Amino acid sequence: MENFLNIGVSVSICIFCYDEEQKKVLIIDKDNEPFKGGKVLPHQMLKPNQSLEEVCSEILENNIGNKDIYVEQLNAFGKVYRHPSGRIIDISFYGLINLQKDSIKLNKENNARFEKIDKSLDLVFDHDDIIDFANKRIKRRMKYRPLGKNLLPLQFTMNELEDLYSCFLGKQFDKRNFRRRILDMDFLKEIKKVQRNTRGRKAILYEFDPKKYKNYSKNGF
Amino acid sequence: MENFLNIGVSVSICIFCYDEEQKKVLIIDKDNEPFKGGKVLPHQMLKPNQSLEEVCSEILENNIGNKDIYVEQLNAFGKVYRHPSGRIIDISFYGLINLQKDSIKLNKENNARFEKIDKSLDLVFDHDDIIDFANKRIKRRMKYRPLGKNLLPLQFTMNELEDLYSCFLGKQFDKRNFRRRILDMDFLKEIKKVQRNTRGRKAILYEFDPKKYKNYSKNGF
DNA sequence: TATCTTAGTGTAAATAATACACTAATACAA
DNA sequence: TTGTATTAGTGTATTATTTACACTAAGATA
Repeated sequence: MENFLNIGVSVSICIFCYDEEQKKVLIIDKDNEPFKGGKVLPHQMLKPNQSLEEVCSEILENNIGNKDIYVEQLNAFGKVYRHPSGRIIDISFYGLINLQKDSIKLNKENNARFEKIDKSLDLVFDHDDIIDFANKRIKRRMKYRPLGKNLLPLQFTMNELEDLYSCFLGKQFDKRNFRRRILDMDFLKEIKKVQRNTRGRKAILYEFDPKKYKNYSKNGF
Repeated sequence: MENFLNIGVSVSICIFCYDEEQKKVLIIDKDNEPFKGGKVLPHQMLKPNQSLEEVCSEILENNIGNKDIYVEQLNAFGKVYRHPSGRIIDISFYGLINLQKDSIKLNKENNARFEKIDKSLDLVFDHDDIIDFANKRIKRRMKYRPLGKNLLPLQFTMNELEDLYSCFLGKQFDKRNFRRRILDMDFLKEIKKVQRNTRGRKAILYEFDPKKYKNYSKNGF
């Protein structure tokens, strides 16, 4: 009789933010063997009485000091030798945050930090694969669901939204066409205020319309 | 110190086929507790030295007598009490088969059979959720990748392909527009032969162009 | 050879996507 | 105060894609 229980389950999260006009992901330094000192995604072993949601909350709390971040499951990574110390299946998630809105306290113990992902990050385990997977998923998702609520401040300009889309999809948009398309999708509301502390003409500020955003986010366009 | 190993991992597969102009999924009867006699998806515990692909092959071999079926991962289902006998995380997959081409030998021991899924199947565990998830995934996937190679015989008519799409997407197509769109996508090749043993005008037979199909299947349209 | 059955075809209209360049508002410096 | 630099905002024509729609063609059989 095999011992089916000789397998561990870990959960890892790609936490993305949009900062300095760049897509960044939360990386920590590993403080124990194996791969001590290596760069990894925040992750943690699942406890037998813990739901996947609960371990995600714990990971978020431990690394960014805020557990109330919406995450979505990506994929189970299960190569037999992906973890050198034994058989560990990793179930990966991704989440999107805004550094201001979400009151983030980065864990200093493990040097939690956001790194931009335009280069090869060289994480240990198969965590580079997980980030690839997450990036592809987000790109595809952006095409039929709205994006930005979790990444941008409450109020933002159309140009900021366009920059975010450019950055996440890795391509340029035509200003006029972008605006038209976004406004046609009808998940923004124009508020009367206007941007401050900038040079040049002041931009109109927008917010996401919570109901419409939520609906499109769930059911797609 | 928690015992992180007190968790089991199972793998389950939604094996779909297209038979009698209907979408069907492989169901088996459970022959042991818990839920003895209940209807379930084929599934199996993952062994510590076994990859996810290997356990999928085993499940396929054990239930349809053919392990060489392409499967794709769906999702990890991990509610704490989803399995009454302990903590089991289920990693689900789906696969598509053709009853003729793939030389299927259904396991009689567990009453393996294909059931159509237009009604509520009432599976035990959370296997109804898994089928829902699989259906949604396939519907979405069909919009940007070709479908049919695994489900149809080698040679088929345009009407058969249209019926398959209608069935899997749950909507009717306009004949002319469907043909044009499919042919524009350019993954079919017209062969000189013509359908036999039918009333009315004989239909042109098509095959999938293996290279093009594979390419679109991987990279989308 | 008439009739039944299923396969196959083209075009016009509507909608969506793209390409493209100037004017408007404000801050700041001269 | 006026000029200049900076960023925001706008409209239209063209092209491509999607949709709607109804008859003819081929073969089988009575």
